[in-house]
Parts: sequence; structure tokens; C-alpha cells
Amino acid sequence: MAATLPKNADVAGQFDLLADLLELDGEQQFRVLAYRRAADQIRSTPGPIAQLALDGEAKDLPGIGKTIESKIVQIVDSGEIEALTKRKERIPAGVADFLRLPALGPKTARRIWQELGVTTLDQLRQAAEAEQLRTLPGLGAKIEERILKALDEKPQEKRTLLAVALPAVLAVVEVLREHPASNEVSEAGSVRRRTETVRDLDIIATADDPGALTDYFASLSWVAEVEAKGKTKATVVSHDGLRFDLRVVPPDSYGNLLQHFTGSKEHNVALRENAVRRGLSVSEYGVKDVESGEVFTARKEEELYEHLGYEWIPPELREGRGELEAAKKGELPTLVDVSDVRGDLHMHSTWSSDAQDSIADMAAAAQARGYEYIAITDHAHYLRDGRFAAQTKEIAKLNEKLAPFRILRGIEVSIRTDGTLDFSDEELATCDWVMASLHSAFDRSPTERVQAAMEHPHVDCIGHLTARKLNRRGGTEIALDKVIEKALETGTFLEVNSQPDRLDLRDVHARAAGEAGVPLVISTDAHEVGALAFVELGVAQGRRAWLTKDHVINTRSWAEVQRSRRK
DNA sequence: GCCGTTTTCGGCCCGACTGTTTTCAGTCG
Repeated sequence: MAATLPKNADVAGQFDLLADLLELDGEQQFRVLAYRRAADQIRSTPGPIAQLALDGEAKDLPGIGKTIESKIVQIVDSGEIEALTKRKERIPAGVADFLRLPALGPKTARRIWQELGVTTLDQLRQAAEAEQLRTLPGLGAKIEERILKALDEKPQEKRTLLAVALPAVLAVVEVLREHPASNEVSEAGSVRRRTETVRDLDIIATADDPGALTDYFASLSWVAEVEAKGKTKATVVSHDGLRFDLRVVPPDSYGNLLQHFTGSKEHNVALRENAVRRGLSVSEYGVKDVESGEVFTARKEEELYEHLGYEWIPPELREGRGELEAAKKGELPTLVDVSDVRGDLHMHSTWSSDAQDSIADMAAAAQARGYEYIAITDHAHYLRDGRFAAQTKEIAKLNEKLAPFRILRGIEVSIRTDGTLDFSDEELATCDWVMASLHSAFDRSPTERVQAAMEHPHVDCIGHLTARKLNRRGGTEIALDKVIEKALETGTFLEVNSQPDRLDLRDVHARAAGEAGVPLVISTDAHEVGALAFVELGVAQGRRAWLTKDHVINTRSWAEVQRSRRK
């Protein structure tokens, strides 16, 4: 067996590339689709897929059968899927890049390659500039134009953080609701599902006068550019670069449309596949009984799901990860809600030089949110040379004043490269709450360091496990299964960090931890009072992870948290 | 290639838009 297993992302990448090459080779589309689905499944699998394949358990996952499992084993054994190696010999590497360009699908890319001998993006640009593409039947000047435009654009724009997108969309929804022509207005798409980042921001509405509403939408003061505007649909770009899509739909099928435009694609495909087996064809306009031709429309999503035999599914779960099966049996979890949260166990004060507000201000803001307790968890390295004792005094003094509200004497320690903590055991022993986190040298044995920290008798919780920063760095390759195992063994909690660019654990990781029985903490890591509101993002992430109130330890009183601790 | 309260074989989501075409294939979400 290889010493280190290939990463899920790399395994998935090979299947996606194989799918691309098969498609270019004109293979059966359903084989291509099968590889793409397998790639998606592998990406959303929390543990190492390679180990599962070696153990013969990968084929238990949906969309992965014996053939794909054996191909994963090939990656472990020789580094690459054999079929991929073979296809690469036949198809020039650059041709697969054509598929990333708009308007170029497999059929067109293949023709450009085979009939014009174009095999790289540079050659493609030259061919488009020389107006050679239009010599192929079915291709014209427009295609050349679009290809050149796409090649000139920046490689890939960053995705918008949910923290930016969500308030922006909700504000627009509010404004549209106030317009006299509108009836129902809702956010849809990935924002409604609360995915950690989004590309476009979708809104759907019903209106007495659709044209009046789209006109109004396109004329709002923050709109910098109107990309498209018709009676029932408009796309605009705001001055800060956000792209909004508004669809105005008839009220009778509002439920169908809201469901359709909320997605995800995977959820909708699975929903429709299941419906097809029962002779029903589902579209955004209604559910058609194929035999009788009757069409069912729904004003509400609940009616639509009910008609198809499901209980209503919270948008956060609609990712094609087993929610339909659970909803059919009526076994969806009751997801944790922001109102369940009773305290915040990770935040900083001016004692950390990167934070902005005093302990007293943080406490007041937490009280205003209705919390019963907070933990002040300043970085250990700011609390040396008597500052730790001084801060403890300040907290005690505030507690006298604020009781029964409680400020916990917490701390956030860094896990050093050797797995030790950057604070003394004696002082940690006096803390109510200890978070341990990786803050540097992320590639140096992260799993072993986290495990070592969990073994420490005073560490209560591991903060932002993978240390990823959305749009900036991918996060460490931590063996989540080993971390979960150690968490269960030592009674250590795991954090869902609510910072907009962290949201770490990510959804599938938090779900795996929750299902394994590891208690989770949803905390903000706030560095200023306003950041306490990020709990909404953390809770959304928790909901995407199928977490209930019972999974989340800070939905309990502090006394209950203490009782449930094993160390 | 995967999968099964109609199937271990024969299916595999749905509709809109686009560009290039006189009826549609390919692409996209």
C-alpha cells in the first residue's frame, strides 16, 4: 500500500478529467454522467475515499459501483486511472481546456480539434482571430467572438462569500416586497440554501404587473449595469460587483418555481428521476402525470413536496445527499436554529491586538442577543507576563456586576509543530474553557498535532480544524476520520467556526462529526461586537450539516455544558 | 457506469436559449 493516500480532491479531479475525455471521444453520455456524479460524490465524502476503496466500502456510496471503486484503487496503486492514461494518449491535453469556455461543449470542441487540428488554447485564439472556426458548418462569427472574449477575461473570478451575499439579497427582497406590484418575493438559489459562497444571487417573485416589477428592479439606485431585462426576467450587476437575477412568475406555480430555482441541481435531478419512475414529469411549471396529461401546480413548496410524497425539505439540505430518502420516510432532522443558541464560546477582546472591543462591550453585545454566557478566548501569546492574571481579575469583576450572565475565563492556544500548546498547563488548568487551534505551519503533520492537542487534559475544543480561508487557501489535509475517532476517545468537542471566510468545519465534515457522535460548538471567533451576528452563518453551516439542537453543545446552559464534559 | 416498492436489463430530468439555421443540435443552468 502506498504510504500516503491520494486526496479526495485529486481522485475526483481524475474522474472529472476522464469524463471530459470520454465526452470528447463521443462516448455514451450516461457513462460520462456516471463519472461526473462519482467525482461529486467523492468531493463530498468526508473521509479518505482511497481508504474506503481499499476496504471495499466505496461502492456502498451512491453513484459508486464496483468499476469506479476499482478505478480508485488504480489511483492508489499506480497514481492514475488506467483508462485515463490511455485516453490521454489519444486526446491532446489542451482540448479538455476548451470545455471550460462558454459555448464550447464536447461536440464543438471535438470538431475544432479533429477538423482543424487545433489542440491548445493559444491555437484556438489564433484560429478564432483568423476566422477559421466559421469554416466549420454550424459555427459562425458569434462563436469566434465569444471564444475570444472568454479567453481575454480573467481566468476565474472569486466567488462571493455568503456573509456578503445574504444581507445584500435579503435587502433587495425587502425592497421588492414593498413595491405595490409584487405579491410574493423570496431569495432562491444557493443563497437560499446558504452555501458558503455563491456566484449569482437569485430572487423570484409573483406580481400583478411583472413588467412594472422588473422595471423597478432594474432602476434601483445601486444597479450599475442592466445585463438583461424583459417582462418576467432581469439580470443586473450592482456597483460592488454582485450579479442579481430576478424571475417573476405566475402565482399558481410559485411553489414549483421556488423549488426549481432553489435547487440544487443535484437535488432537482434526483427529485425528477424518482418522479419519472412513477410516471411523473417534474418541471419548474408543474408536475405532469405523463399518462393522463394532468398538471399539478403548487402555490407553496410544501404542497409540491407533499404531492411527490415527501415532507418539506429545508433548503439547506437540498444537495442530493440523502435528503429525499429521509424526507420520504419522514425522517428529516429538526435542524438547529439560531434561536437555540445560548452562548458563544469563542471570541476575542482588546487583550488580543487584532481585536477591537473590550470584554465589557463583548459581554453587553452578547447579552443584547439574549445569551446566557460567553467565553473570552484571547490568543495565549497575548496573555503572557502577568497579563493572564490581570485579565482573569477583569473577568471576575465584570461577572460580579453581570450575574447571572457569565463571562467564562477562556483562552485560545496555538498547537505548535510538535503538538504541544503555547501556554502552561498550570494556567490552562484554571480556565473554564480552552480552545486549541492550528495557526501556522499547516502542512506539518496537522492530523498528529490536532490529535496530540486533544489528548491534553485541559483542551475542550479544537477551533477551525482545517484552517482554510475561503478564496485564499484551501485548508490543511487533515484526516477527519482520525480526528473524529480521537475526539470521541478523549471527549473533545469540534468547532464550527462562523467567520465568513472560515466556516470550518465545512458542511460535510460537520455532518460526519455529528453523525459519529462528536458534540459540536458553533461559535463566532468574533474580534468585534458586530461579528457576534456571524452566528447566523455558523448555524446555517450547521443546518447544512444536518445538525440538530442536540448536536450543538452551546444550545445548552453553561451548567449543562459542564455536566456533559468528560474532562 | 449505476441502479431497482414496476426492472439485474433498460432505462437514465427538464426546459430555455443560442447560433445557425429553415427545423435543430448543442449548450447551459
